[in-house]
Amino acid sequence: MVTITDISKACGVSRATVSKALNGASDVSPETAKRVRDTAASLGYLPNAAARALKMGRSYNIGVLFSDATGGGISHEYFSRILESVKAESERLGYDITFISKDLGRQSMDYYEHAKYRSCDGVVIASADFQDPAIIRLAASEIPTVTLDYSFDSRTSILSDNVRGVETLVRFVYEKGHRKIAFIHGEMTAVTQKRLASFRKTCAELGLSIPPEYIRPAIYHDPRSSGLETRALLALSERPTCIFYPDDLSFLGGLSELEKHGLSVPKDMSVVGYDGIPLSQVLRPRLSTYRQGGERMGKEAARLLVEQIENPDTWIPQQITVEGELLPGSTVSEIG
Amino acid sequence: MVTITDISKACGVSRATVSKALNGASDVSPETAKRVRDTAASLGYLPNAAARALKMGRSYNIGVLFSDATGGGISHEYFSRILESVKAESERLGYDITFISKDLGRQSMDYYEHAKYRSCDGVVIASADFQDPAIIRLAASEIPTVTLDYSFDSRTSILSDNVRGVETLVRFVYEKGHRKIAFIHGEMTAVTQKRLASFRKTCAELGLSIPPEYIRPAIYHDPRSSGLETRALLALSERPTCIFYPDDLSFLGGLSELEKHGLSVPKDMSVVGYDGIPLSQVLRPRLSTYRQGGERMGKEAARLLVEQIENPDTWIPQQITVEGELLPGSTVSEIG
DNA sequence: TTGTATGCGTTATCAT
DNA sequence: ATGATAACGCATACAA
Repeated sequence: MVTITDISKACGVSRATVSKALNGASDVSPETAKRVRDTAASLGYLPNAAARALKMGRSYNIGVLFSDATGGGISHEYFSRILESVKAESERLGYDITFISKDLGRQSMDYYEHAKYRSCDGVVIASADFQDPAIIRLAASEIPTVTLDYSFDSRTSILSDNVRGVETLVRFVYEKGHRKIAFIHGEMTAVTQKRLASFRKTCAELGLSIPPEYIRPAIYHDPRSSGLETRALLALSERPTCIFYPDDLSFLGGLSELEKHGLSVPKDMSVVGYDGIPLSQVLRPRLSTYRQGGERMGKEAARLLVEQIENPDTWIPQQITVEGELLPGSTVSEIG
Repeated sequence: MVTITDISKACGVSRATVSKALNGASDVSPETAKRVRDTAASLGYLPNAAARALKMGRSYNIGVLFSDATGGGISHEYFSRILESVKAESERLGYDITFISKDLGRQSMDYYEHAKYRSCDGVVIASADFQDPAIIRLAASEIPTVTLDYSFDSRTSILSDNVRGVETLVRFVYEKGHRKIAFIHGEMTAVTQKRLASFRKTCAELGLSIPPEYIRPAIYHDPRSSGLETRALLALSERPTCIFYPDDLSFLGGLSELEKHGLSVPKDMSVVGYDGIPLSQVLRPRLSTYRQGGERMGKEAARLLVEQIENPDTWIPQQITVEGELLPGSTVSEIG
């Protein structure tokens, strides 16, 4: 490994001068600076991140927390999209990314400890169970954080506009003539509560009274459970004309159940999804859904986190809401 | 930040002793060891990974390289599954994961330099363009590596059994009576070459002669391109009875094209996919496909990499092939 | 403009 | 069994 000491010897200057030259300090002559840089390059010098972190108390390393509370964090389209864009933006800003988890090896650390152990300059928290004391501890710590889809008091967060998303979808199907709308939702997370509240509120605003049995709990990304709820809806004496699914993937579970009953989409039953994953637009008919702005969310998360890291004292926590967009698709029919 | 110095003061022993006690050295009395450990715990001590890495020349950090050659590395099911299991296994073994990329900030590093800069103890290379000189440099370096789905000479690799996978599928459809089999493949990577060769070989073994126009190039994970090739196949005077798609997602592009022609699957056309992503088994009809052993591949990759890291001199490079499994589904019909 | 000295937190060597 | 000391690679305050 070639170090600044090697360069200093090769150049006949002190290590301090080499360090300065390499970091573009002003108090070093242009000639020596160039000479140092050239020999550094020719020697194949690489700074040592560990040494730098130790000395400066800054690691240029961002922790990413994708807990698998809801099962298989990364592998869900929405989260992998976010991860991808957090990664891209962080790298653009000169930061590396490290996964933060509990239990590293036989050590049992919580998230905060793990982040400290790796001297993460900040952490992006996504896909987490925000009731988990370990998450709360991290978010309440001195480590800069940005949370996705949940906002802790006085902390920075990036929120997908769930309220607007559901409202948009409800109004969309309403305008197509639907009045009997069923809502299958995922586990009761903060996100789910917002979506459900928005559903109820928008329906109320539109003068729709939704019978309680139209609102049904299922599990995100689990086609089976949404299939079962679909079956239950079809068994009602008064069937809905349109079904909201917790997400695009769950819709597929509903679809196969509908087909079993000989119902075709959207002729006999209208449906909408949520997320707008690429798959949804490849299906025929194209799924009517709401595309969350995952890329923008990830990018903003990284941007704000770095800003917070680099300006700790002037930083003002903010909540940014990223709007998505309606993908009209063709799984909602015009009726009555 | 609480350091071993703090502990040494609180305990009235030297820093050296604290270090030994914490690392379970044998030359420290059980009593002191316990006392040190207890005060460490009560003070909330955490080791500093950077200092440790600097001193020991080991970072307990594994680099993961998901270059986006084919576009959006992580976000493809197959790769996110692998990533997830690499992550899980690495953490189990006490290693953290850091993404390796080119161009960190305004610095322009290649992969090797990036890995060095972060003192990665080893690197898992996946989803990469293995012709890229930067990849080749990394794989040829002194840094322990494990590649996925490609094997460099004298290096360790984990291979999905593409040959067997395609052969299994061909024999599967053959036994259902199909003789006119078309093969739409992805970009000409090493993986694709293996699959294509296996297709040709198996067909030959079965005495099938496949006309050249049955073999068509498309793009992985791009339903559109597979849709176009499907259209081309349907335009042939002698249509195939079964179409192989590059992957499960691409099949959807074919499906919509088939539906446009009023053909239904599998009644009028049989199809098979590749990958066995969860989606494929949720669709109706269930897609006939071959499920690659992504989880096992990721787990093995992490395991072998760590083994190699921890036994550098006794290490013998190995190529492990992970078999997948046929998911019969119901998109291949019995014919004549 | 350049160099000297010091310390970041840890582990390893060698005395005691 | 314990401790003093040095060293890992780097950046900085300060002296020259």
